[in-house]
Amino acid sequence: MLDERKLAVLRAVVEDFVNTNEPVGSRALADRHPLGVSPATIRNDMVALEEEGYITQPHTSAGRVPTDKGYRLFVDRLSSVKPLSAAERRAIESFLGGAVDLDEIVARTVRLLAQLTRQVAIVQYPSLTRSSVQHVELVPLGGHRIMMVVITNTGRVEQRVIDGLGVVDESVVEDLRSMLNRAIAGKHLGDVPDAVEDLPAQVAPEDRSFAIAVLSVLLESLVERHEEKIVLAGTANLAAVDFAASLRDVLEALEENMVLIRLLGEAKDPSMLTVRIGAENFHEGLRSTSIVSADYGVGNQSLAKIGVVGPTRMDYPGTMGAVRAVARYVGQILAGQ
Amino acid sequence: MLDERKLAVLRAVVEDFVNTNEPVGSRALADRHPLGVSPATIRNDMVALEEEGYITQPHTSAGRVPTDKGYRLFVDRLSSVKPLSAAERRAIESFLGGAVDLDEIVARTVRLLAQLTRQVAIVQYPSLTRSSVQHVELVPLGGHRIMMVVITNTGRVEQRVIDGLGVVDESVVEDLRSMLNRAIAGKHLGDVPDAVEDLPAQVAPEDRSFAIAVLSVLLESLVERHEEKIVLAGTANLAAVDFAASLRDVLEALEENMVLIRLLGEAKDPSMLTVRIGAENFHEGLRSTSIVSADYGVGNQSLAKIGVVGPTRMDYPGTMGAVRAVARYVGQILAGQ
DNA sequence: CCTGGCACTCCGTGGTCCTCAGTGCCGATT
DNA sequence: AATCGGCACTGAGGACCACGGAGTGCCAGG
Repeated sequence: MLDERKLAVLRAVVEDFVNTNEPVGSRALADRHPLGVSPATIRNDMVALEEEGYITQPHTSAGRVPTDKGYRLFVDRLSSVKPLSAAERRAIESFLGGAVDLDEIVARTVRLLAQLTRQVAIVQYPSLTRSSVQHVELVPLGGHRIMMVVITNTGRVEQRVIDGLGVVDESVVEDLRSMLNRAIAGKHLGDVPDAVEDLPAQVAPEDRSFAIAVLSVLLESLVERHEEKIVLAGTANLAAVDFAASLRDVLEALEENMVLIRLLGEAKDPSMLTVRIGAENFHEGLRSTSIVSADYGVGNQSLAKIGVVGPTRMDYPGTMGAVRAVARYVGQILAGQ
Repeated sequence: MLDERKLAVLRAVVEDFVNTNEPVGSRALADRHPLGVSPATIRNDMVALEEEGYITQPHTSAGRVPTDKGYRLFVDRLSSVKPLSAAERRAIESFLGGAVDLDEIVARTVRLLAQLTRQVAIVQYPSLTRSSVQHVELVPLGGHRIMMVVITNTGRVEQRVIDGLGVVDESVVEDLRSMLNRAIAGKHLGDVPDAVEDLPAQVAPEDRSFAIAVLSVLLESLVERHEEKIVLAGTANLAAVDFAASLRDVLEALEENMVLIRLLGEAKDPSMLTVRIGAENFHEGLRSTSIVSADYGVGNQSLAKIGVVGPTRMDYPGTMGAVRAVARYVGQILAGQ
C-alpha cells in the first residue's frame, strides 16, 4: 500500500512540519526535498497517506500535518536516533562531572537535559528497591527519639525519626545496630523484609518491643514512596510552543507527579528508548505532547527513568539522541560514585 | 492632597480591578461601592489620583487601572490582612499534620500554599546556618570511602561521601566521631568552624591528615549551598493569568533559583509579611508580578522564607493572610518535630 | 504512471464602519 | 467650594467585506 516514495513523502512532511510549524504543501515539498517527482505526483501520494490516516488537513486547501499515527510511523521506521555532537558530549561530561552528591547529580542532569532538548526534562530518583543496603545507622537523638539513617549503594540516604519509644539504653541501640547491619548490609532492598524477619527473636525479651518498633519503621521507609520522587526543569520552554490543549492543562499534568511516574514507568523495554506520542499517553492534558524516555542505571541494572516532554511536533531524532546520551552518562557517573 | 474619599476611590479601583481584570470606570465604581457621590465626582477624584501616579489609563476613554504605586499604597494603608476561615485552618492542620520528615513537610507546605492562594508558591528549606548540630555520624563504606552524615535540630540531614583517603582503621574513625560530637553537638552551625579548629592537634600525628580531610569536608558542607534549596508548586496557576511580560519570561525567572532566593531573602523585617510589587522586584521577567513572603521558624528564630508569586493584580489581603497562616503553622510543625 | 494546467476552496489580512464604554469639561445647583 | 447632570469627544473592539494567495482535486495528454 505504501511504497518507498510515499514513505519518503511522509518523512519529508514530518521534517518540514517540525521545522516550520506550518502545514506543508506539495510545492514546498517538491522544492525542499529531492523526491524527483512533481508536486502533482506528491499530491496523489498525499491523498493516499491521508486515506491511511498518517497525515491530515487542518482545513480544505491547506497543507498537510502529520497525525499521531504519522509520527509513530516516522519514529518507528523513518528516522534514526541522532548522535550528539562532540561539543555536546564534552558539555555533558563537564556539566555532570562536578556534582558532589546524589541530589546534585539529579539536579544537574535535569537541567542539562532541558537545555539540550529545549523542552521539559524529567528525572526520576534512583529506585531504592533495586539497590542494596550499604549501611544502617541508629542515632539516639536524646529524649525518647532515635534517628534511623539507611544508606544505599547508589548513594541515596533515607532518614526517619522514630518517636514514642520508651527509654532505651544506648548499648541496646548499639547492639541492634550491629545486628541489623550484619543481617542486611549488602542485601537488595527487596530481600530486607525476609532478612530481618527473625531478628526480634534474637533480642532480649525486655527490648523486643523496641526492636519491633525500629524494624517496622525500617520496612515502612523502604517500601514507601521512593519512586515517587522526581524533578522537573525547563517548563519555561513550554511557553514557546502553542498547544492544541491549553498550556494550563499541560502544566497541571506536569505537576501531578503520579501521572509522570506512570508515564515514565510504562516503558516497554528496559534500556531502550521509549516514545509515547499524543493520545498514546492516555492523559487528557498531554494529548498534544510526546514523551521520550529512557532507563538509566549502573551496568545493566536499571535504576530509574529520565525523559523529556514536548509537543508532538518535536524533533524526535535529536531528542532521542539527547535522552539516550544523558541516560548513559548519568549511569556512568552513578557507577563511579 | 489625597482626602479620605480619594483613598476610598483608590481602594475601590484596586478591589474591582482585581475582581474583574478590566479597567474600571467611574460609573461602575459608583454602582458597586457606597461612595455616596456621583460618577462625575469620582471622575474628578480619578484625575487627581492619576496625576499623583496611583492609577493610569491603558488608553484614552478606557477605565483606570492601578499602578505599582497604587498597589503599594493599597497594601500599606488601605487594606488589612484577611484571616483564614475556620475551614481553611482545619485544612492546613490536617494537611500538614501527616508529614513524616522534613522533605515531606516542605513538599506539603508548598502544595498547600499554592492551593490556598491559587498562585505559585515557594518554600525555602530551613537554613542550616541558624540551626545547631544534633549529631555527626561517620560511616565507613568499605574501600577508602567514608560517609559523613550531619543531623541538625531542624530535622535536616546533610550527607557527604569522603573519598580518596588512605586506609584508616575503624577505631580511628570511631575516635574521631566521638571527638567530633563532643566538640560540636548542640553548637550552632556558625560556631562549628571555631569549635573544630584545634581538633587536628588532638589526634595522633599519623591520623592527622585523615582528620583534616574529614574536617574540611564537614566545614565545606556546612557553608555551601544550603539556603539554595527551594521548592515550587502551582506553576499551572500562572497559565490562567495573562501577563504584560510574556509567560515565558516569568517561568524562566521562576526556574532561576538564585533569583528567587534573593527575592525571598530581601525581606526587611523578620517575622513580618513582605510584599514586593512589580518593578520593586528589580527583575525583568517579574515586572508584572508581585511577591508576598514571610519568615518561618521555631520560636522567634527565623529559619527560612516562604512566599507566593502572582500577578501584581492579585488579592493582596487574602494572599497575605494565607502566607502568614501557613508560615505560622509550619513553624509549629517544625517545633513539634 | 507521471505531469502540467485549471478551476475551486478557504484562510488570513487589511480596510471601513459602527457601537459603546468611558472620559473631560462646562455650567448649574446646593 | 464642592458636587452634579449633561454633552461632545475619543479610541478599542467587533462585524462585515473584499481580495490575494497557497494549496487542493481532477482531468487530459505524454
